Parts: sequence; C-alpha cells; structure tokens
Amino acid sequence: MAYPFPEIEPKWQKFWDEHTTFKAVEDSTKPKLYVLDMFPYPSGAGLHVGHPEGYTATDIYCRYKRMRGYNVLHPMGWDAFGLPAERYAMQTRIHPRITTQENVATFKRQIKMLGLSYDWNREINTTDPKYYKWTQWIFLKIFNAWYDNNLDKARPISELPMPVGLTEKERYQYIANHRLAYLAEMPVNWCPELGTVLANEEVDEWTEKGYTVERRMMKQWMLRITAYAERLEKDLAELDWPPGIIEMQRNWIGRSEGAEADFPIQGSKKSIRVYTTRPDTMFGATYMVLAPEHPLVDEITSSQYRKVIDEYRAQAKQKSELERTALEKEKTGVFTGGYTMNPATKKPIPIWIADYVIFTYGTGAIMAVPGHDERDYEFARKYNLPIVEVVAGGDLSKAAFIDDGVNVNSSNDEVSLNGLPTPQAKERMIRWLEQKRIGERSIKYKLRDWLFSRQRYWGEPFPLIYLEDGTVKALPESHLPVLLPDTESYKPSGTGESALATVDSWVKTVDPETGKPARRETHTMPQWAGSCWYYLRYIDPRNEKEFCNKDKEHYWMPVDLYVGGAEHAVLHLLYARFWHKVLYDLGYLSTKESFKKLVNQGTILGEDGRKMSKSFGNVVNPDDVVKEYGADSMRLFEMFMGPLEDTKPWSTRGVEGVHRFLNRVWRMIVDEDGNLLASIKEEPLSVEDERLLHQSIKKITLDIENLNFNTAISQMMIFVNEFLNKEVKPHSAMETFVLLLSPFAPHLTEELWEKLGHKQSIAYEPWPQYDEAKTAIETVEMVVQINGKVRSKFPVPINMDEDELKRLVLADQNVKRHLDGKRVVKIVVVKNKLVSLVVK
RNA sequence: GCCAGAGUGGCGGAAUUGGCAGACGCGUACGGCUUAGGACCGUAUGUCCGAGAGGACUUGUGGGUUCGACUCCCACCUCUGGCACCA
Repeated sequence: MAYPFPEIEPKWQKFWDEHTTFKAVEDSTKPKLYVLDMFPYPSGAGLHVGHPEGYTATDIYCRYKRMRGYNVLHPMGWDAFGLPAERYAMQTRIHPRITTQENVATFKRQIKMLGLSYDWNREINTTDPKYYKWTQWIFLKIFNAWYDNNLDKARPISELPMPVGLTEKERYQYIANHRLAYLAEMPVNWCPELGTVLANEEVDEWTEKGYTVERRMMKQWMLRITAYAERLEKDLAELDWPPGIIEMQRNWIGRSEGAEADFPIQGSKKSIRVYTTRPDTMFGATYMVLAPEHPLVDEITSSQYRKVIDEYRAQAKQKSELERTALEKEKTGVFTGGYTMNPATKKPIPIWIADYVIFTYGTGAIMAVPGHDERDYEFARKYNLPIVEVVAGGDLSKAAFIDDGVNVNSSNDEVSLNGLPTPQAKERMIRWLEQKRIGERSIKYKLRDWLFSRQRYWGEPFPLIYLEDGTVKALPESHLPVLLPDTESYKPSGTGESALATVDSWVKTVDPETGKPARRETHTMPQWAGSCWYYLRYIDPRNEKEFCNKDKEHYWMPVDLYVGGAEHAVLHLLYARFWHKVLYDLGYLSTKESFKKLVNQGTILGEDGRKMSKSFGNVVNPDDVVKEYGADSMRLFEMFMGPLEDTKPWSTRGVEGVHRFLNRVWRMIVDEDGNLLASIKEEPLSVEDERLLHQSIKKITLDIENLNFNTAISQMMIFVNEFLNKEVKPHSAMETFVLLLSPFAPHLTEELWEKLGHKQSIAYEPWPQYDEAKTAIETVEMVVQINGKVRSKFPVPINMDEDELKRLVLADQNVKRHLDGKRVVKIVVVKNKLVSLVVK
C-alpha cells in the first residue's frame, strides 16, 4: 500500500501558501543566504525533468539552511522575452504576451507542484513593463557612461573631459564615441527571401531549407564590454566557480601579452602597426600579412596587383565570418606588390593580404614568422616565402617550431637576442622596441564588444529617439518604460527592421524636451538583457522608485549560491558580470561580483541514454512522474541519481526505488489506519542505534553542505533499513530522522511531523546536532595484509596498543598459514585500519 | 587541432589525507507471506576455479613510485563539454 501522497502533497502546498511560510524579509539578527536558480524561459512545451534537478538541489539547501537559522532568499521568475514566442505569434497572430502568460501559468503550476520553497511574493517577469522599465533604465545608465582608463572605472558621461574648440557636431560625435553603448556598422545574417535578419541559431535551419543567408552591414547598438576585459578576467580569481567554467570564461576573454611594433612602408612615410605575442621572433619575420579589410591596403597595392587584390577583397567580403573561419581549408592570400622593412633585420619584406588574418583582432596586421608559427609556416610553404630559424630546437624542414627555445640568427648593430631563452628574449626585444620608439608592450583580448541590437518585436525597446538631424537622444528617465506597442503583425518589416518599424504611430514621436519630431529606435534588446540583472530585482521586486533599494541590496548581495545549466557558462554569466560591474562603478551596488558560488547541474538524459528529445520519443514529463509517484519521490530520485554536476540517464525503475523507500519511511512511523505506530515509544536508544543515528546526522549534514545529495539519501536508506522493523522505535529517533529527511521530502515529513505530535510546520525546526563522541565505534575490524594481499580480518578494540596488536596478528591462524617457512621483514601498522606484513 | 572534465559489476553510482574496491539503489535468482500479486518481507548476487575451506583475477590500456594505488607520476586509448586561423 502506497502512502497517501495525493492527499498529503496538495495539503501542505496549500498550507505553505496560506501561511507564506517561505516569505523572506530582511532581518539583521540572522545571517543571510541568497540562493538563486537560473530562471527559465517559459516555453510552450512546459517543464522537462532537467529543470527540477537544479531547483530541487537549491530547495534542499535552502530548507536545510533555514533550519540552521539562516535568513534565506530563494526566488523564482520568468525570462520571457525571446524568439520562440515571437515566431509562434507570426504563425498564429496571437500576441506573444498572451502565449507568454499561458506558458508562465503552466510553468508555475508545474514548479509549485514540486513543493519548492520559493518566496512567490518576489516573482518577476522580464516582459512585465514594471520590470523592463528598469532594464531600460540600466541601459540608459550604460549609455550615459564612459570608461575612465585612468581610474579604471565607468563614470557618468557628464564627467567626460572634453577637448577644447570643438564644434557642436564634433562635441556630439566625441561624446558618442565614448559612451559604453554606441552605434557601429556590424554584419548581420540577412536572408533576402524572408526579408529579415536571422539569429545565429536560425541560420542553419533556414539554409537547410534552401534559403540564402548573406552578410549585410547594419548600424547596430554595441556595448563596450571590452573596456571591462581586464577586470572581468582578473576578478575570476575571487569566484568559487567550477574550474572548467572559469577556464571557459578566461578563454573567451582571451588575454594575451605581447608587443606592438611599427613596420615602415617602403616608398611612403606611413607605417603599419603589427601585434605579436612573440616579439622574440621578429628577426624571423620574412613577410607581412594584412587583413583584407585593412585600411592601408589601397595605399600599398601597386597598380599591377590592383586587380587581383580588389578581387580577393571582394571575395573575402562575401564570405560570412563562419565561412572564413569554420571551413578550415587551405590558406589563401595575394601579394600587394608593396614592401615594408623588418625593423630588426632592416631588410625589405613583401606585404600580402590574406583572410587568415582577422581585421578585428590586434591591429589587423601581422609580421609573419613562418619558422615559429604554424599558420605562417603553412602559408609560406604554399607561396614559397622564405623561412628563417631564429629559435633553435626544431626542424624547420618539417614543421614550424612554436615552443620556447634559445634564440639564434637574432642580432643587428643595436641588439642581440642570440643565446637568450624565449622569455628573456621577449623582454629584451620589447625593451629595444621601446627604446627605439618602434613599438611597445601590449596586452590584447579576444573579447569583442557586445552586439546588443536585435531586429525583433518581442524584446525590450530602446529608450532612444532619432532626431531629424540624425542624432540620437536618450529619453529622460521620467518617460520610462517605453512600452512595446500592440501590432497586427509580428513579421519583420522586410527592410531588415523589426515589426516595430511598421507601427507608424509608435515610431513617430516627439522629443519630449523640445517638442520637435523624432523617430523611435526600432531595434530591441537581446534576451540576455533581462537576465543580466534579474538577481538584483528579486531583492526589491515591487520598488517603483528604484531598480533596487540600496540597503536591501547591501543586506542580500552577493548571491551565495547560483545553480543552473552549463550552457550559460560563458555568455549569460559574462554579460551579467559586466552589467554588475558597470552598476558597481556608478555607485549602485556594493559588491564587485554578483555570484559568489556557482554550480552547474548536469544534463538528464532519456532512459535510453540519449539526449531527451521529442524525435527520440524519450522525453519524461514531470506531470506524469508526480501523478504516479508524487512530488517527494520525484525530488528524491532527481537527487539520488548521482552527483548534481554529472550527466546521467533517467530511470523509471529508479523512481520506483526511491518511492518504495518513502513508503518504508511512512510504514516505519504510521500504521495501516494512519495513526502513529504503537512501536514508537518514549524510550532511550541502544548504544548501537544511537551510534547509527549520530552517524546519520553527521553524514547527512556534511553531505548537504557539500551538495552531495545522493550519498545523503543512501545514509537515510541505511537508517530506515535498520529501524523499519524494530519492535521498539524511540520517539526521539523518529523525530530526528524526519527532520533529516524534511529538506528532501518536505510534504511527507510535514505530515509525519504532525503525526508525531507537532502543531508547527517543520520548516523552521532546528536542524539536529550530532555528538562526535556518539558516532565513535568501540571495535574495528583489523585487516591483515601479507605482501599487499588481504589474508585475515578480525575484530579488535579501538585504539589497541601496537605491540599487543602485532602479537595478536602473528598469533592469528590465517596469518600463520601464510607465514609458513618465511621471514617477516617489516610490519606496517595503520591505526584502527590494518597491519601490513612484508615477508620473504 | 587546442583547452577542461570523466572512464569502477548486468545498470545508476559509493569509497577523508594512498589503507578491506563495489556502500545505497536498480535488476536478477531463490525462499516466505498470500486466493492471487508486477504489493510486502527475507537471503544471495564483481568474474573465474573449487562440493567446501580457500584461491586467482578485477576500477579504460601499458608502465612507474610504494609494505600498500580507483586515488600519486609518465605515456596512450575512448567518451562528454567548450573553443576553433585571435598572431
């Protein structure tokens, strides 16, 4: 007979709701704890079993910490802007607001049915104008800020020092160029047949259907995240994040140290600046390569090469960034006819253009050192360019030697690197470049500025207007939020702009300060925008005057534990950290970083070990699981499957297993009529039972602290296996056990707690304490190894005297048998564990 | 190719600082209870040899350090995730 979870679970969910059991209020008498789940995008498909994994883990942790006296903030909300709702709207003409509301209702029902202890008073939705008002407000703060490299922080644009003698137009341009949000011509994925811009993730889908997607330049809003590259990289060190994620962020930011140097163009006064991480190899630079887009290409190209160069550049322009990089085919390039001089060797070297050099990284130009760079080597081989060895240690007839080594062939009248190991050679060369004013030390990042415009309807509108003279103006804060207008069609305008561009009455507006006609920006913000700061809004979700009250922010921040999928390892977490730092610089926040500890839950695979997907027919619906086995079983199984971070397959048998366990828990305490079992009495525990109880408290406590929920559950199973059929079960032991189980199976344990005679919810009962002395055992099983093999075991009292123990070991029958005719060379005693004999 | 993480029974997975490999669960087999049960209870269960006592082998592969290695070191193989011409 199964325990009556269909009655118990709704009963306690209602109780928690009605008593607002999990409402969080600032309370300076308690230590605070902010535990955050990555909020979901409420898709039409509803919750899948992957969502509750992280949610259950944080819920257990929160419930445990409340019992330990922490004031816990544990909120939930909806990341509801995004492409799927908009695409659905295009097909059905149903407003995305409506479908979003429906999807949120489904998600909320499903999440609530799991008994998660969220403070629902703090629920937020990124598509709510009351929320996105503040997303727009933060955008304005970014827009109205510049990065002061001297102070190494963002400052209000009003504090930007202005050069004297600028015209009004120049002033405008100067300021625009310094804002942290700026307009730039950037390539988009343009599909002529659809007349729309595609998101990167859509490109494959449409090209597979035979549509063409090409690169097209468009003015777009960019956020100057590169200004923060150094701090975003440096502050990673203070985060308690999985090393893998830190590494991924580090790679994404891509810091590299090197030098820049000027190479004079022959027959011109100008020079070309290159960036290299290997200044020590400059004597081996035998040619130069510019990115096809490099502005000096025209000037360098001699007339007889003009035609090929132009053709090559046109070709490169056609190719999308994907094609240029992902194809990984043979390198191509063409000679410009121009020459530059290697400043180290003073010899002329040819200038080529090739699309393996990226315009947007470094200076868009490289000195090619084929002897010590694989790419340059490949290129030089193909086009018969000279290869010179300047670092000894490799065989240049076979491959480039890219490792560190010792310099050779590296001297001129002023400097010699010969004999120097690579690190010193680098330093020596940089010093020489700086002395001769040829170049200087330089640090570069791979990180690019953040393309922040989307040509979409279902996103936050920018609080910006274009005046008739073409200038951009920020709307005053008092005009926020800029609401999304309703429209008949959600289809993009066909010109590359979003559907917003077709809503004339919305686009046409006036400058609120001058009354002059103006047009609204029709781009919208990317989905990342709302998720960049939601953790701050939870702190003060109903505040209409500020995005977040400062005292409250000070009390709750930073987020102590953040749990979510690893798919957000780079972008979401990097963008959120960036916004956080901007707000910190501008004085709105008290912490440098947002998320102190981060944990990624692993993916749950289908029962067949494949990724869950409709096409495989292996998707597990949480509704079905809860209906069949109850929410507590679902929660428990999700935690019992294995370590939180691991990828692991679903198993219906496994759910049945933990469900059986919960039934056993019920039967351990409740009789067939639903009353407390007669075997539960006010009696003291035997020494053995008390030991098991204290061992269980200890193991479960430490396991929850370390988020090792699977082994905590194992320990509870051991406890129940021992106690289930005891004739007498001490009341206190049963209570302690129910407390231990309560973070995992809150509904069942609330019910049992009530049956054990309590009127109050179990949620804030003090967590059981263990007594280390009571976990100790009196006898240990001593293992005897002879030449590394276990030959005997016998019980001995704990902490036995070593000599006595040795005597016992040598007297043991099994040991004697193996010692027959041999000599004991050495005895190793590991206290309370084993005795190891070496014999000959 | 590069970076990070991981390889343990039929399956999911356990194993402080090196110290009895396989906890706990699933599955399987046998037994009990039962009109019946796919409910429940009990016993067994890494592989091989052996009637048994006992023995041999066993944590991806090969080597090393050690009285002792899933754990540390070296080389290799496989899988997962990320990056992918970033000079």
